[in-house]
Amino acid sequence: MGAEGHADGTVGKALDVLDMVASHGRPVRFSELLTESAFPKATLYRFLQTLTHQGMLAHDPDRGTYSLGVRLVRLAHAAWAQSSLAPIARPYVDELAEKTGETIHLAQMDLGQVLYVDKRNAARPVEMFAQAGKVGPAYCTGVGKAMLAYLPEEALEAALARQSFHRHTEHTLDSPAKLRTELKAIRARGHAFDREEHEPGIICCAVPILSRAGRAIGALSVTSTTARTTLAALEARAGLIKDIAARISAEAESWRFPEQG
Amino acid sequence: MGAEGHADGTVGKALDVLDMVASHGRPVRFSELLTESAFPKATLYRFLQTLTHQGMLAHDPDRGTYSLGVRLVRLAHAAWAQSSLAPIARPYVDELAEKTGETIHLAQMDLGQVLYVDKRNAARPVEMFAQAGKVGPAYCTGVGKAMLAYLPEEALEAALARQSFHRHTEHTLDSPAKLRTELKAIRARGHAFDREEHEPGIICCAVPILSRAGRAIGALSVTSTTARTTLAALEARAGLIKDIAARISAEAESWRFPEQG
DNA sequence: GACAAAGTTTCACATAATGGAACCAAAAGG
DNA sequence: CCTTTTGGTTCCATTATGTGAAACTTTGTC
Repeated sequence: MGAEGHADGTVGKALDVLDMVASHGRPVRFSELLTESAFPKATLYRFLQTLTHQGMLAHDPDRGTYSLGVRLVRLAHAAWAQSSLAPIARPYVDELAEKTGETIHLAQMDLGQVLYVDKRNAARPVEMFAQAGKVGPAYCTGVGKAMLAYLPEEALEAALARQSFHRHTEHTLDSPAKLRTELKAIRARGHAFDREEHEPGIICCAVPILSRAGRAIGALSVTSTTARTTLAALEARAGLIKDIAARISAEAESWRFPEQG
Repeated sequence: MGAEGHADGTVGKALDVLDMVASHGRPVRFSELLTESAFPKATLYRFLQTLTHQGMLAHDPDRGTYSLGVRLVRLAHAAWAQSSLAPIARPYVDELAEKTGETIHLAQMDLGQVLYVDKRNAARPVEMFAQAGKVGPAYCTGVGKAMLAYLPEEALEAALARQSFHRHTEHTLDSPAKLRTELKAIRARGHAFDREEHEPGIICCAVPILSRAGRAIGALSVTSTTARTTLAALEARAGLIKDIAARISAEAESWRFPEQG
């Protein structure tokens, strides 16, 4: 029975339908949606009509399928532009990618989760958005820990409460206590590691992007594999990453708060 | 009043609120939204609450501002990957840009408006996303007319009703009648022109990207200025543009519907 | 031509949205 | 320190809106 949870209000239900379509990753038939949703026929039908009429979904009358609509694409651009760090940081991220030749992640914190807002892949030189936009856990990723380390106590508390502490690998820090110890170490040295805590073989070195007030407004990381490099070699890059992060920070500060003394 | 139009249903209204927040491009205060929306205080407030609770918006309690939320970013990401021509068309657009050396636009139709999903600028070689995402009128742009020309009658009707027919320049087609005549000519020759109809000095040649069923799923255009070239010279490129458009179409078709006979 | 499956419309009913007004908190101003 | 204003949140009677079983219309199948 509805593993989901709280779907209160008409708007909430409509958004659930949207999510359902999105989760398929391809055009879906009405009947497919009907079988997997708890909504009665007519209700589901009306939601699909409304969402289509609103441009959030697109209906292909020939094939009788629904897919995500252009209005969402437009919102995608707005969201991208508004997640402020990405457009500002772009040239700096490019620079870091070029200098290291490794995979770069730019992330922001949202409700205890990590939101990747930009990415440069080592293999495929310029790919984007298709990669960005993903969300991930904070407690077991480099960027996540880097940002958690600079959260004010109250916000940290809230964020920790939202972590699953699922043990992805044998190195995963699987309790708030262990994580807090690690966060202290991160603050001491100014950068965070991912020691195969999320995926085996994947390591990274991450640095927070701090506002003037000392809050983490994002994080930047260089990722690689144990097959190709070592944690020590990645740490050698920490200075460079911090430098780039500082420049992004300065740029962001002047952009977001042009008027100040 | 309310220049907008038909905002039917609760869901539609909520989405309008979403759009409103998105359109600001920065975190917005409740009161700002209140002044520019027609909704009464309590109603607007409830929508904001709902959308925030649903993760479509994020509320910053310190500053008391609303911005786009993670769920939206996730949906937007999916929409970009699934429903936008941009990722599929990218290599072909690159090719066209290189071969022509002119500004290229890739657009899709969004409720009677043109949504630019990718762009290559003649001057600055690789700029993107920041530029893309803009919306423009359909009745006075090359890509817009190219797509309108291949809309089924019913959809065309709806789209025409949404055009302002504002006379941007002396060449603007400023009535549905004139536009319909033009659309017929476009269908006859397979490509559309922008004869300085939107901005003086700006001309373009645009081609629709058609699905197998003959529907316009997007449009592709080469833009230049009267200072640098002529309409005739642009038309000489029509064959090339059509070729590229056909290849994008084929790619899109096979991508969206992998299983078919 | 009969049968089934998928999709669309209807309509009596109840839930859920509505918005004016009251309320609260925190600045501004005297 | 007390008043006023501005910005934000909660109440609650009213009614518009959403609801979903069932009937109906395609469209496809044997």
